[in-house]
Amino acid sequence: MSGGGRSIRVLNVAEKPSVAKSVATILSGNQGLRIREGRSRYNKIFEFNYSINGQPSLMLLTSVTGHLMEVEFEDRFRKWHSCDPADLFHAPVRKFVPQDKTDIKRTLEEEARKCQWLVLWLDCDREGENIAFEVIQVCTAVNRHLTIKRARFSALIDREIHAAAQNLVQPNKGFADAVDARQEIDLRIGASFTRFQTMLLRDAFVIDAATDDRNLVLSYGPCQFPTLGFIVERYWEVQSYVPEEFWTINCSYKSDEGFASFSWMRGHLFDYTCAVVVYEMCVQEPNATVTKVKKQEKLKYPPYPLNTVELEKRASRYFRMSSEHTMKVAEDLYQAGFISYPRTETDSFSERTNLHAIVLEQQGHPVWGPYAQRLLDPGSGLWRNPGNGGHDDKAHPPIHPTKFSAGEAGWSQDHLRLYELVVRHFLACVSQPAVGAETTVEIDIAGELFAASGREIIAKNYLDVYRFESWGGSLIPTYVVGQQFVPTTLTLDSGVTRPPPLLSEADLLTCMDKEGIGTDATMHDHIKKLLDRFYATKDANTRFSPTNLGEALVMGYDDMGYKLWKPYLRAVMERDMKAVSEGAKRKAEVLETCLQQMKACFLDARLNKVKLFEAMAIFFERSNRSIGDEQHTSGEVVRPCGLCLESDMVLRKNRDGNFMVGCLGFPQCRNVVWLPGSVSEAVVTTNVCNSCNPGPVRKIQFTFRRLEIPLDYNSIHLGCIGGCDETLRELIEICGTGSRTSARGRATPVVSGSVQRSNMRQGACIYCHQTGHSSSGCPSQFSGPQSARSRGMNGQNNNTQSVCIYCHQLGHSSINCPSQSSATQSGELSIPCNSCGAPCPLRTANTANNRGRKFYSCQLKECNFFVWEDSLNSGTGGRSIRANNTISSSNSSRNSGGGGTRRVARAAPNAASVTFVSATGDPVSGRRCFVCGDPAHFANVCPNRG
DNA sequence: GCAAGGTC
Repeated sequence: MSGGGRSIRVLNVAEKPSVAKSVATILSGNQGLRIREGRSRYNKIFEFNYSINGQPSLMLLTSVTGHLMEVEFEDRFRKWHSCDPADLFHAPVRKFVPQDKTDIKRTLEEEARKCQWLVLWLDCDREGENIAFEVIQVCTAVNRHLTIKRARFSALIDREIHAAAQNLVQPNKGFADAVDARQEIDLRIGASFTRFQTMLLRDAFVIDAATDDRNLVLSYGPCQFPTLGFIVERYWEVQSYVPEEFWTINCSYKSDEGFASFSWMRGHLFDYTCAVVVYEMCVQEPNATVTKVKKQEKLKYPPYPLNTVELEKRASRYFRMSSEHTMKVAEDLYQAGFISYPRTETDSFSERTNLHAIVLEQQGHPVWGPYAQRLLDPGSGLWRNPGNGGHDDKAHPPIHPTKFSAGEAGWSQDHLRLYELVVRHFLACVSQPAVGAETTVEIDIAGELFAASGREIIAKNYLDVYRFESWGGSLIPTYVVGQQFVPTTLTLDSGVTRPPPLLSEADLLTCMDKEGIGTDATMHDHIKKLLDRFYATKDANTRFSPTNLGEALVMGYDDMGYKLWKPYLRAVMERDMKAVSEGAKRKAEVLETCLQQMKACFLDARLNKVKLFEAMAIFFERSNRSIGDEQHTSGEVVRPCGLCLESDMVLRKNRDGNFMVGCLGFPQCRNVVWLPGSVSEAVVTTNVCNSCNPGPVRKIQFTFRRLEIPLDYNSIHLGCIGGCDETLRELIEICGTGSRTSARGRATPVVSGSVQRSNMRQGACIYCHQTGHSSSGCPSQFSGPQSARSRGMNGQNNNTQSVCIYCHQLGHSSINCPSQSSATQSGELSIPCNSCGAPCPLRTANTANNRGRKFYSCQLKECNFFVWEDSLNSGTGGRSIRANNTISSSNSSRNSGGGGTRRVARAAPNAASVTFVSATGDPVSGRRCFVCGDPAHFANVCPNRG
């Protein structure tokens, strides 16, 4: 059937086959819907008649499968040794349809030729908009007269889809541009750093990863490295953790009515003497008086509707499934029609979703069917409209069951589990919260307050079906205000603080989600990549540790002062992408700025590669294979170095095959002359230049690649690198140098002596933007950034700094950027440290919860004294910072854990746990001072208290 | 042999 009459042919393209099918079914009302094959076996073509704003149309609806195109370097830059990795920041890239997508491209071309309109039904996000423009490019290449329209829809439901078809808009170039920029930046950064660090380190060390070293790729990526950074950072936190002993008073009371355990409302004290003094007061007057009884109803709410990250986190927590495996299983269930689309950010249901129908389907299940029935019974009062998690990707609903199953023949245990999780989660979402009655009792013993609480679950509600969650609690006896009793036990107990645990897979996903690393569809890929690259390992409890290789790489960059392993770079990129999508910045502008900074960062990292070597050397043996590092191979002497005046400069060839003349004093002296990239051979001769100083400067016989130099230059040339050689200088201008400068010669050749002065095309210093000196010799750069890692090495030899990657300003290193600081220092106000006596400057917090709040913190790195200014004023005093300490509940020996020397020095013997038993023991006789052990006095008057 | 993003 053809359009006929005034009917037009409209080519509609969706992002994936499933959406094409849904849209076709909805628009056609399932009437007269025809399906035919396209060139690709996955992407069918649906045909039906439809009227767009009264315009009769023959609709052809097909799909792509995600991106139709890829970005790659032009062929001559694709081989690893084809160019200096630094050139990849400017090497030409192209966007093309890869081989495995050509069948889809052909379908689009064939259909587009016969159509008048092209309507884009891609997902309504930035990537979708970019794919839309890929489709436009392919279709308009064969039919320039196409009218282009964009359908905007937020859910695959009738009203939305019809409304989208009747209100077609124009595609948004800003969104697509943002993705183009992101793709190009990711490619350039990833490829350059990956090639650089792989070629630098792989052959230089014996890396005992479970693969052939030669095949090992030490990849760098703007998502994988911050993910590794999260793991390493927590690992370092655990490694450097110093356990600290604390003291607490516990009290219990057992009567005919039952048992209650009271805990000290001060929590715990790190000062043994203080704890003992208070404890003695309690022991002397052990009578407890009930001061407060509070009863209240507490609700425990069901989770929000399920999105991808939550699905991955919960499957990891409940079943210990890896996020990657979870997504594979979820994809299977989705393909077979049992669950909805598994890659979604959305955690709230549209009002128009028929939630009852989804529950209805589950009524027949032998295990949770009865619960589904209760939900649908209005008399049960169990139903509740689901909560709104606040995220909506406007493309997909939360993950929910779409077809009933009591288990299928081909399902593995994990398919069963995941389907069960999706169903139970959905049923929980539409259920009432659990209801509990909580009782809190406070007692006073000698002026010290203690509290006990109990909980009784009144209605389990959603917990009946969501077996993965529980709500613990026990009952306590009834107390009344004013009631008095003598505790059954009153103990002074010690414990030690413990480090936070290593990151679990769920923790890692939380970090990534919070910092915007990856997308819901790719986060599991980044985690898997770390395992595949031998950067990290996962233990049986799904906890991640870095491998030596992962730790060494992060340590190396950290020692350089670069936070390439932190999420900030991605965050800055994301902000720029947003600016492009909103039209606030142009794509070209963002690309240029970002790549320029990253290139400066790359060059600087390369200058500081000794840091990477040092970090690797901590963990790995040096290899006797060729080390592949141009600074470590010796060469023939060309001249004495005019910069350090100590060492000779020698001719060398780096791994990329490019020639340079570098100072043997590296890394102390970084003087180097890069030679034209077109040199194929260079030999030092005995011929000495008559004019260049300091001499003697021996001339070099160059052979240039004929095709890479202009015709009027000889391919053989006896040249001088001292600065007098016009020909050499011209060829550097024309061809660029082989390394550290782009082919267009825009970056900074690092030259010395008269070459430096005579080379008018020399780029500006990357630090101060002046000409006349090399970047590595910039006078503004001699106070280097310090290591950010608390257990890190010192910052020797770190005398470089570049444009700050965060605020784009000069004058400070990235790690000292005020925009990134967790706190800013104000004025000269300071107080002496309570702990060590050093000054504690007044600072202003910049964290989410305490922004603007003032605090003092000790300036000594080793000392962690910290106090809020307002708590000082209110007299509550200071304490040491301890992040995420968890408290051991068991008693322990005073000397365990190795922490808290200050307290150990004052410790009394055998004081690990002091017990007063009111029913049997004599509370006074046999007692002695807990500080010095003297029975003649109590600790509060002990002369040895210090 | 390199990234991250779609999706099959």
